[in-house]
Amino acid sequence: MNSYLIKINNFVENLDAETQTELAEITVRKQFAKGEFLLRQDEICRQSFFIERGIVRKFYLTEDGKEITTELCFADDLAVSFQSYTLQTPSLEFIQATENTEVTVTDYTSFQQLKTRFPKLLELDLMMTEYYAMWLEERLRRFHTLDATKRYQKLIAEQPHVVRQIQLTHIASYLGVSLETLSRIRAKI
Amino acid sequence: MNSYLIKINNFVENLDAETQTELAEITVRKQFAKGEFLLRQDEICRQSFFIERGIVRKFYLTEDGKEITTELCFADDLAVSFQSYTLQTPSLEFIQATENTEVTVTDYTSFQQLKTRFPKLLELDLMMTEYYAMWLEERLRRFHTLDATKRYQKLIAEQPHVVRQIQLTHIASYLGVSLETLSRIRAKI
DNA sequence: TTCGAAATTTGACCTAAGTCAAATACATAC
DNA sequence: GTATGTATTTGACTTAGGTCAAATTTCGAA
Repeated sequence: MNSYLIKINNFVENLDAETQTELAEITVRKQFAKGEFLLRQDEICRQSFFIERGIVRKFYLTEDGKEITTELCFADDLAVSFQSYTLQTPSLEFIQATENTEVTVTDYTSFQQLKTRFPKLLELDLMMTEYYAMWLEERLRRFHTLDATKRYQKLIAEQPHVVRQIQLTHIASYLGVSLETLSRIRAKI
Repeated sequence: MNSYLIKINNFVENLDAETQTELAEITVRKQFAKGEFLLRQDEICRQSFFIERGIVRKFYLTEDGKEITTELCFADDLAVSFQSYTLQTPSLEFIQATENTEVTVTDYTSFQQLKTRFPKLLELDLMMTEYYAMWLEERLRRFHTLDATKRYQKLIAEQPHVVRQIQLTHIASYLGVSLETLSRIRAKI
């Protein structure tokens, strides 16, 4: 499934010049300092953020104010509040830079319009959405088949940088365990 | 988010005649008796199944042979093993009719080809994939924010027919609880 | 309609992970 | 370097939900 990302990258690189030019025209570089929000709850996600450098975290708040991290995005990842972006409705999630971060911002409306003129972009959008859906399926499967320890082990095996660069609190909520339990898992291994 | 389904239906109904005709040509009606498999693990999902009548269940097996139900599909739902369909790789999931079921089968390859000729179908594919991704997000969120009782209550509130038509074992694994716990939840309410 | 198998419920007990509270360890600013 | 706030660890205890086993209930086929 990860090879699908490679396919997507190839696809982007092989876009014809005109499409690439037009695409470049609706994007803009932007910086976010550590701690800054790219998007807050209740705002509409009117842009997508392609991470060039840095780290970004998606999370939402439970009724009792606990933060649940839904995704950790690094260089080359695309960060959006998916439901908010797709439906153009208020976001349930926050998107926050956990490091100084540089992103390429693409405007939702401009991209929608561009897709009508360049079906290749429609295809691209589909591929990215497919990738996200498969990623979600995998995440769901892990919650059902792995206990807390194994989820953590898989994470460090696949993304060792996460553990080095992300706060334990955020890793814990990303893995669906309490901070204390995660700490004990680490002590044990 | 549910209104998105309505949008998708409208979209299909408003497809131009040619697209509709061509689409009809690559589909075929099929019946499955209760208990029959539309797809088995390790097979490649080379068709999508639009449920006309009946019920279909997607599930996979854990290491220790336990069934995990991932989705319950009723009339007007589309059933595919998403990862297998998208990547055309062996499926991790089974798709099984839990009632006598009638489906409209669409061939993967034919649909891929049709999409290149009719960008409207590309758009349709995108919308359906977006819907599925949002559905997965919602499912994931519920596991993180609701306890077993509340997940069950939400299910009966939203899809009361599920409880009437689906075996408790399947509902339990769909909700991520043991059969016994679900039975106790029902006794309690 | 009755038998046997499958589905569901109930009971007793167990365990992974959560909660609350306190103790360290780590940063960062001064 | 030292203070102060933040992150992490450790300890004691609780709990939601799991497991295993047995008792019912339901249902389909003969």
